[in-house]
Amino acid sequence: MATLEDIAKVAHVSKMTVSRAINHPELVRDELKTSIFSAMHELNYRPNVAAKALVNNKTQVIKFFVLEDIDITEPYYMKLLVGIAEYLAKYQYSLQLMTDQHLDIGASDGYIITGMRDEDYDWIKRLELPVVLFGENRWRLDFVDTNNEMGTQMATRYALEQGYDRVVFIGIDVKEPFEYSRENGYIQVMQENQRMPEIHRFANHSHLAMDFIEATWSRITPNTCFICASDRLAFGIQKGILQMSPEIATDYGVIGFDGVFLDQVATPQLTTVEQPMYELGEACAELLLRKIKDNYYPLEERLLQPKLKIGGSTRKK
Amino acid sequence: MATLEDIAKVAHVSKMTVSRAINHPELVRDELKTSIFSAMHELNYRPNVAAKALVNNKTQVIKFFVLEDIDITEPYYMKLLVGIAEYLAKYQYSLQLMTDQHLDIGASDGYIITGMRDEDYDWIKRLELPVVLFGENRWRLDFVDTNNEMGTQMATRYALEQGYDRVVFIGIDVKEPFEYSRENGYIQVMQENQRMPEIHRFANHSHLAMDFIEATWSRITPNTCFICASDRLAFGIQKGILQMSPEIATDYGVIGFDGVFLDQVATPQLTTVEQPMYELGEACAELLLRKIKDNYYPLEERLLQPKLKIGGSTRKK
DNA sequence: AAGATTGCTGTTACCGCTAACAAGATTTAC
DNA sequence: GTAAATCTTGTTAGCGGTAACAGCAATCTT
Repeated sequence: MATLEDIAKVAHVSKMTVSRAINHPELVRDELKTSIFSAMHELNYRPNVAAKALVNNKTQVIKFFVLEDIDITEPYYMKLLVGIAEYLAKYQYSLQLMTDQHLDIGASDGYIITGMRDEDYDWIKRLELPVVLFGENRWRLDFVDTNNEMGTQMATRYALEQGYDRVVFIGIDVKEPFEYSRENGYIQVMQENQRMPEIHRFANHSHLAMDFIEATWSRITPNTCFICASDRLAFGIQKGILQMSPEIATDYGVIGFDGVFLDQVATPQLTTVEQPMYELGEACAELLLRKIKDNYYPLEERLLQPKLKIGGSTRKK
Repeated sequence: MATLEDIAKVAHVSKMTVSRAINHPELVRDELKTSIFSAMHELNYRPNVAAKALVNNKTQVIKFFVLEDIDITEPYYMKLLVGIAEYLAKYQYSLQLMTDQHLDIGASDGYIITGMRDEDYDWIKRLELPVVLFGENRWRLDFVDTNNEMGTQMATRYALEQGYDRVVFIGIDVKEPFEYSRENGYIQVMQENQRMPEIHRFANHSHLAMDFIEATWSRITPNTCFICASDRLAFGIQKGILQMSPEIATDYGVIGFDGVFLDQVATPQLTTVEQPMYELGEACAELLLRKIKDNYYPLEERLLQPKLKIGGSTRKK
């Protein structure tokens, strides 16, 4: 593998100049830079990450904590992870994935954390390295998330546009900021349109949503659309409705939230608010690397736009 | 952060002796080792991975290639990845996740590859670092996989034990070793029991399996059990049957393969051959690290035992 | 008892890179 | 025209480890 020294010889400069051409190009004459870069290309130079890490007292490693139960959230995080990992790789960072914070062996340059619960705040606030959370939070910690409010706004507006008389929100029964945001988005659009909001909440399990439909079927009038806070709930709602009436696509509507795997498994496929998981991953990584580099941390909250993905669980037109 | 030098001072030896106490303890007097280890404990010593990597001409990075379409396989690989990552972290290795082999920037000490297709053999054989595949293959490359044959044997035996008259195999229409193994397991048990094997194959999409049931329903006698080569197909078979007859649990049976997410989404939950994904991940990592350390590579093929997970898609007793 | 062997520890040099400083050349200031 | 400022490049040292070798005492050979 070519080293700085090798490049230096070919370009007839010292290795320090080569190093500078890479890290502080403004300090090197253009003429030299040209020959240095062509030498680098010729020798297929790849910086030695370990050497760089050693001299900078860094590790070039980022830890990604998944604090939620991985069995339940499996499909959700894979794309996020890919987004994170590919962005990091571009900047010669690699990843350690942790599902249990006590296993915290070895050093890193920063943390990306998802699935944080209230009791995690204690140890997270004590971390001495830059941290980025995936998911809104009430602790004034930097985070990246989907614009949850906008997501349910889009969903609710779409339901109204399709002419559903009654638009009901099926929420997740947790006291988390993301849930409040989703409910808010729904409520806002309902109020803008002088409609009465109607919200029901369940733990995030499809069978609870399904049971709800079956238990209250007599009171569920046709031409109702359910805006759900997750695809999991939407999946249950849809199953319940199909059990009671096969005419879902025309008489009823179901809109989910997430757009990760489950929406495609459903038949018909769910109309859903799709989170840009890959881009969210990239954004987490980008924000974290910036915090590491700048060593100065104004609070940053980044919200990415979701996309309404039309499936067969709502009527067309 | 404490360094070897710090330990050395406290233990009144040279840093070389400390290094030896860690890496070649047989060359150091017990007496010194005791004081060195207690100094290490006292100062909470953690080796500097970058320094070690630099001097050993290693990177302490492993690349994990997912060559299949991540959208489709999302839930499947998450647990595998966790298994890999946590094992690697224990030995101070970190991970780079690649979903596109052309993005191959930066060095590593070895590769774990999954979803390899025939056309990938070309570049994989040219890799100069140790490689472990996840998944059986015909190329004499080291691999780790579930014991696929045993999996369908278990499933087929269970179906016969439950008294199903007719046991049909629904395969994936690909010419891959894992599929042959799964079909073989089924065929073997059928022959042991003097039954005629019956195999149908489809691309791995649930709706194809569902369509098959609907199209051939008149020829599908009650008391039939379907052994499927994936949960995806099993999911489709189940949906098809439910559409035709609500009595699946007593008249029909469906057994899937994978046990990753989809089996739990189905209603009733699928009986399935569960792959030990976490352990498979650990095994991939363990095998690869061993190959890196030993620098000598006898072909190794490691098969882990699957587990039959009983759900509601087969009858009890 | 002298030389050879063994067992254990220390010294040196180096892995590839970069910050800090040194130093020469050129431009600017007055 | 000379001193100071600026621009550009090179030299040195060191990040935290480890291999290779040197050195010395204790033990073994014959």
